[in-house]
Amino acid sequence: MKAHKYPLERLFRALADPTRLRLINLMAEQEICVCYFVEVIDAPQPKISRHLAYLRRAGMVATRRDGKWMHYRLRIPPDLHAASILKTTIDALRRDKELQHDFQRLNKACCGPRSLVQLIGAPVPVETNKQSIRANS
Amino acid sequence: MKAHKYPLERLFRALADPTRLRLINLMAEQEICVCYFVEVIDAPQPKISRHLAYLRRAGMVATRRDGKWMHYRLRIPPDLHAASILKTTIDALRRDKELQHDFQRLNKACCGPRSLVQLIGAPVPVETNKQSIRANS
DNA sequence: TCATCGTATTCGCCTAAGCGTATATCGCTT
DNA sequence: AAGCGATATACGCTTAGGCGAATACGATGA
Repeated sequence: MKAHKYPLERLFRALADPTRLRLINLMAEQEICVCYFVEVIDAPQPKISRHLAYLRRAGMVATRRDGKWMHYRLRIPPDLHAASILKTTIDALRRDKELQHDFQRLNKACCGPRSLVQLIGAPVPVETNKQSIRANS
Repeated sequence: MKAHKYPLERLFRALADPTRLRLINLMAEQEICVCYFVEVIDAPQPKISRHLAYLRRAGMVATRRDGKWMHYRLRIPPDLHAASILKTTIDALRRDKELQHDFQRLNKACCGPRSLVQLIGAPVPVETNKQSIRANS
């Protein structure tokens, strides 16, 4: 990742990709396992991992290893303006039809109240993001 | 400009460049003539014009011709979330040392209360942005 | 230790978009 | 119309970063 002249530039670059916006939308409420990203977004696994790695290098996500599984969660940016921008972004994403659909697929795949099917053996997400990105409204 | 999957993506791409952030910072309060951008940012004029053209294609600025001079002003995005993000961005930019320095140079070059020198013949900016980006706090 | 599963990285290719340089366009003035 | 100043665009080059395919890595369990 290039060294950026202004801190906001790094944030905007991280947000300037449709796949990463979908990932961020899915992580808004809770940490999510990579296997669910692959399931919900229905993209090749290396593509998902590469975008998650980009977000990690940009400091926007934290990870937690759980055996073979890797969980990603959003990090609240320390800068107040950046945090505000991220929060507004997530609010906007939630109004998008297709991204709502992603959420429904996430629920069906694993963990929501409407969960019907479940990936065999995959870990159910837990709320470890002590300060949820959506909690400080 | 590529067709983007989500409207926010276009906004973030437009904001993901240091020169464009400087331009936006300078336009925050009032419309600005291209010649002042060149003067303040101290970059080759084609570079300035190319970035302004990018912002125009992204729908983020409007233009006004005044004889030989072209004035650019920020447009408030119609989407409320996008408008909020832009406003927060501008607030953040105003806290940056170097961008404050840009503002001081703008004042010295043409139009501020501390204006000492003035480019010969160049038009003084006027507040034509009916809804200033900073007015709706 | 070896196989397997989940995840990460590498490789080669391709496109968006940045840059400086040169040139075109546009409006004004004479 | 010709010339000039202000701005915009075209050209060629370079780089960041997206992609699919292949492969490497790391943890678990046999």
